[in-house]
This record gives sequence, structure tokens and C-alpha cells, in this order.
Amino acid sequence: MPPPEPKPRMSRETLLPKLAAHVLEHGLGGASLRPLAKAAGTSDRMLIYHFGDKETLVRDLLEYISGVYATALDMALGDRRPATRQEAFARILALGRGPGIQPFLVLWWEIVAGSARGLPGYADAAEAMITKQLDWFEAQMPEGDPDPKGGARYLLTLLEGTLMLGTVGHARTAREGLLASGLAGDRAGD
Amino acid sequence: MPPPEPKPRMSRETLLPKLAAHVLEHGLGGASLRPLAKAAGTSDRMLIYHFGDKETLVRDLLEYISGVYATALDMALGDRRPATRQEAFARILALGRGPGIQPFLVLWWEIVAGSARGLPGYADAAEAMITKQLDWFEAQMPEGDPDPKGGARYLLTLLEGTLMLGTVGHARTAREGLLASGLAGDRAGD
DNA sequence: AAGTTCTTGTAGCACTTGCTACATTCAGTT
DNA sequence: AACTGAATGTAGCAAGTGCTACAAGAACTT
Repeated sequence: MPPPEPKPRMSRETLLPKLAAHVLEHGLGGASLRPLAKAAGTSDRMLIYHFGDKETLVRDLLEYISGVYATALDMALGDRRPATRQEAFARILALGRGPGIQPFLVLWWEIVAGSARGLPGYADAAEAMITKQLDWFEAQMPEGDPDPKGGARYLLTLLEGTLMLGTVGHARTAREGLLASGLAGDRAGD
Repeated sequence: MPPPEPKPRMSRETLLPKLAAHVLEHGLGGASLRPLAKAAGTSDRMLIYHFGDKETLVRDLLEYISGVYATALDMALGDRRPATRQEAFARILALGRGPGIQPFLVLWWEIVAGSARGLPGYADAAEAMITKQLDWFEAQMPEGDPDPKGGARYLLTLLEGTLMLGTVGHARTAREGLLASGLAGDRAGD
């Protein structure tokens, strides 16, 4: 029986994925060093050693997570563009319901809250994630759209509102609003 | 010099306003008993005595805050209805920028985040506050609107998206989206 | 082989957390 | 005046917080 792992030296890069997994599941606000370390297979001692202090850890972690989110969005880019704004909107709404994005969505509101409170690192991550989403929307605007730039921003605004209402138990309200906007069929906003 | 206050007996009702003030300023997630008690002029011992445990305290506090928010919205009801949806939207957008509502807005994202995580008491407060806002919107829909019910929901969805984008540093994105929607003049979404 | 630097483990410190045990004071009732 | 129950103060506990001191091993350089 050979020794399976000689010495799995750790670094920020090897730590960050495990830390991110823990945070996506258990939240960011209540995360303290010892549980984080346990989830990553280390000790609080080493987290401080590698990141300096907790604030830097959170900052790096948020940056890493927003990177993961960006690549997740990239992978979800369809090969053909939707034909209408309605279809573009429905597509990203469906994406947000996929199980892969759901944990991001739960964490997202924590990031927004931290951003609103001015917690260090949160605002940058929030800004980056929204920018990415906006890029995604622009790439999804139908060809020949009269105002793709403005349209993407409009759809993004409406999407964020829809997601938020869904989070606080007002999915039905959002659905009826989308219906009235003419942007959605009767299954949108669930 | 008479003794100014003989004995200011405390109860949940006298405590809650001071607790709410502290939470609106410093946030809800990081609030612990001793700072809360200090802000209310008591001891952690008495907070537990009056509320039983911290979870109940937070629950009662959120309920109280959503009540305060509701009366704040009531007071902001104009005497005349707006003539157009644009005007209705601009009116509530201006309201959200008023200094009185700003602390609620910052706390709001914390409530949404707690609701998404399933923290006890958060979902109820979030649901109540959105319902109140929806009522407000319905009362503000212009007379003769072809679909006031759906319109109010549409405006609410768009507003929440606009507020969120503004919180994370994308006010400009929201403004351009609103412009493209035809719902706003060029000062909206700031 | 010796020396130097990078990485890790063990203990622990000062502080905060929610909450409790115990005793005391106060208000109202009889 | 005596009793009763509600309201409050003091002290503390077990657990958890971020972080550090110290030392030891591991690895790389000369």
C-alpha cells in the first residue's frame, strides 16, 4: 500500500475552492475561521498564515467566487441567439432556476447586503458579478434588436427585481408583473 | 432639582424602538445582545428576560420594523394621484432616496439575505414589507390605467431591480435600462 | 553537511457570544 | 405590616472569536 498522498501542500489556490464550497453552502456572514479551516482540511492557524487576516481571506474568497460565477455563466451561453427579447429573458430566468446557480443566488443577497453596509471586498465582487451578467445579457440580445445596449440593461433590471421578489416569497407578484409587461408567458416568474 | 425619572420601567414595547434604531444604523446580522442592550439602556440580562431568547427578539424586532416601515410609507402617500406610470415610478424612486427611507434600504438587503437563507423571522418580515410596497404602488397607479393591478406589479419588479443595481454600484446601468423602457426621464435610476 | 527559508502543529490569550443562578429591590394586594 | 410576584443587578459559565508565540519539521540553497 503506497502512501496515497505524499504531502498535499496547500496554498491560496488549493484552499479557495474548498472554502468557496463551504461558503456557498453555509453562508458568508456567519463563517468563522475554524469551521472554514475544517471544511478546507486545515487549521485556522494556516488560514491566517496563507491569507494574512480574515478580511483578506473574505476579499480573496469573494473575488474567487465571482470568477467561478463568471465561468458558470460563460458555459451557459447558448450557441444560437434567441429570436426575441421574451425568449432572451426566459432563457436567463430558466438559468437562474438551474440547480447549479441556486447556491450563488442565495449567497448573492448576502453580497448585496454586505455591499450596502460597506463591508470590505463585497462591493467589488457585487460590481463584477453584475457586470458579468450584463455582458451575458448583451450577448443574448436578439439580432436586429432596435436598442440592444439599452434593452440588455432593461432586461437585467427586470430580472433582478424578479429574482428578488422570488426570494422573498413574492414570485407570484413578479410573474403577474412580467405578464403585464408583455415580456413573459404565463410560466415566467415562478 | 427633582429626580428626573423616577423609574422608567421597561417592556418589549418601550425597548423595541430603541432596538430598532440601533439595528437600522448598525445592521442586524452582527447585532449581539450586549451592544443591543447598551443601545436600549439595559443589560443583556433584561433583553433575555423580556424576549425569552435572541431568536424571539430578532423576530419581534423584524415585525416591529416592518410596522414602522409601513407607517412611513403611509405618510408618504401623496394626496393626488400621479397622472402617468412614469410619474408614479419617479415618485417612489424619489421616495427611496429620501434620508428617512435610506436606513431601511440598507437593512432591507440583510432581510432579503436572511430570508434566502431561511433564518427564522426574516421571511415573514420580507413578505410583509413587499406586500406593503405593492399596496402603495396600487394606490399610486394613475386613474384610468388600463391594467392597474398588473401595472403596479410591473413597476414594483422594475423598482426592486433598480434599487438593487443602485446598491451594488450599477445605478448607471439601471438608469440606462429605465430609459430604454420608456419609463423614466434622464434623471431616473441615479 | 550546514544553513536558510517555507510550511505546519500545539497552546494559548484576550475577548465576545448567548444564557443562567442567585440575590435583591420594587409595586401591588391583603 | 406582611406577603407575593414581577422587575432588575451582579457574577459567572461554557463555548466560540480572531489572532499570536514558539517550536519543530520539511525543503531548498550553498
